[in-house]
Amino acid sequence: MPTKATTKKPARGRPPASTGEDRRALLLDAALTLFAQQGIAATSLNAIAKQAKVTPALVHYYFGSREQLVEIVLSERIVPVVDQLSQELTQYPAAPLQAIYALTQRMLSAMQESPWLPPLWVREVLCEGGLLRAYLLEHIAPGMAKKVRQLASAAQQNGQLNAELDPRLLIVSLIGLTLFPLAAAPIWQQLPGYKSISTEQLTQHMLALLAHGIETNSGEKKHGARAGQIFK
Amino acid sequence: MPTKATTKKPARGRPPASTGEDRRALLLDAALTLFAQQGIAATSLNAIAKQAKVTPALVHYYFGSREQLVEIVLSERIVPVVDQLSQELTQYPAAPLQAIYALTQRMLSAMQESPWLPPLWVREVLCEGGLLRAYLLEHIAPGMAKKVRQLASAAQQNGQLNAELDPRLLIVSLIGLTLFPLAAAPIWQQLPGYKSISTEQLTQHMLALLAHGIETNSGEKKHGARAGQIFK
DNA sequence: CTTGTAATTAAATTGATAGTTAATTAAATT
DNA sequence: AATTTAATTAACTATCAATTTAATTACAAG
Repeated sequence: MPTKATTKKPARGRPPASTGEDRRALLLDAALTLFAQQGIAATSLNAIAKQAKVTPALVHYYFGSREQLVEIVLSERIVPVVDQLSQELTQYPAAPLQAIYALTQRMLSAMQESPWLPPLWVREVLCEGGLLRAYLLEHIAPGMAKKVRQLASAAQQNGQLNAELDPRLLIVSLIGLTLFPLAAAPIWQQLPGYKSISTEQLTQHMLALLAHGIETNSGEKKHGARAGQIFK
Repeated sequence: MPTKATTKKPARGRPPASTGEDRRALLLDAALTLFAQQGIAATSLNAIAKQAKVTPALVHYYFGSREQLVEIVLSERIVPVVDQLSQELTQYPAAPLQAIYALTQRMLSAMQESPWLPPLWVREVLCEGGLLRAYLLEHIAPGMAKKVRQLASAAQQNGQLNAELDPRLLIVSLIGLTLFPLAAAPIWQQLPGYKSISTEQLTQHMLALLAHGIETNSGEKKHGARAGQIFK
């Protein structure tokens, strides 16, 4: 009787050749998902195995060690996406203002394609001790910052860009208006009435804010509130 | 001879009465510092003890258990600050636009007074699994979101506020322009030329962006770039 | 049909670390 | 001098993670 239990236990040895996907890729998927969810350091082989519905031994069998697994996820999955994104983001010359809008839009849409990126970025770049901070600071950030700063300075001299802005801080603002809202989406989506907000709406809102700020763009500045030292 | 070694080993029992500060408070300080640095979950009693230059046993002696220590740091240190801040942030009625500027400024200055807040917020609210997300989502966020949303809606009907903005998303933008840049400061300060940026400069930049956006506020919209669907 | 190889699990091993407890010692208080 | 209080060192225990080994099964090549 107990010889042919077709339903229960997942069979001990090599499984019948059917597994559609590449097993290795599946494991990397599982790892990446958990890395984004819990952070790299806090994700054990056991957890990855469980996520992939596999034993820890198998994960080890495939990658040799946890360390190597991490390296492979980084080099095969994360770095390519980040690199490509940063490359796209720095190749919009054109007119400065358009370049800034394009960068913002591209940023938002890229995150939609790789939903794991915002949380991972928060954990591994924004958080102290994150494993990607050094990489970003060495390979990505300086170029982007410089590019945006130059665009901004140029536009300010043209008189096209709000002269009160600090060209250096513009890149920080841009990330605060794109990457950050997406990383925070799981939070604000839980607020009453926020569930229905689409990425298009988000994009429109952020672009509108970026372009003209919150104040109504009336030519004459009458009694309109002036941003500045209001409270001591 | 071995009876009175005045130099070496750190003496077994109670040390000479010299400890200036309240020992308990010192331990809480150490804990809070590490919580902000590494996250609550990743901070062991051992680490806290080491940070406070004390043995793990002592920490346990004071607080009974790790769990209780965490609770006490939360209730005695973190929650009061967060609560007070949120209270201050929701009590600016006045004119809508001014209220928004005031809120922004207050936010930035409050973070300066409690530098541990931005990193802690990132770890424990923004990151999935953070221990403060639930608290925030229950006690702080709904009120603030509602308040800002109402301000925004009112101002839009007055014609004072940029009509293209989504009143719901304004609070998200505000946090992205205040809390986020401060949390990211350790990163961008490492970029060449960024070290010297003061919080005043940061505040001015963000307020300027918030008020009028990046485009020069020329009454007539001539060839100026229009924010919108530029790239497919 | 046999044999070897690849993929997989179960179980054992090892190592670290964490939280906690116990015993001990010195100062402070009475 | 006796007792209480504060602090330390050291040891205990549990957990858990990474790895290793052995056993099991499927498939492929000869």
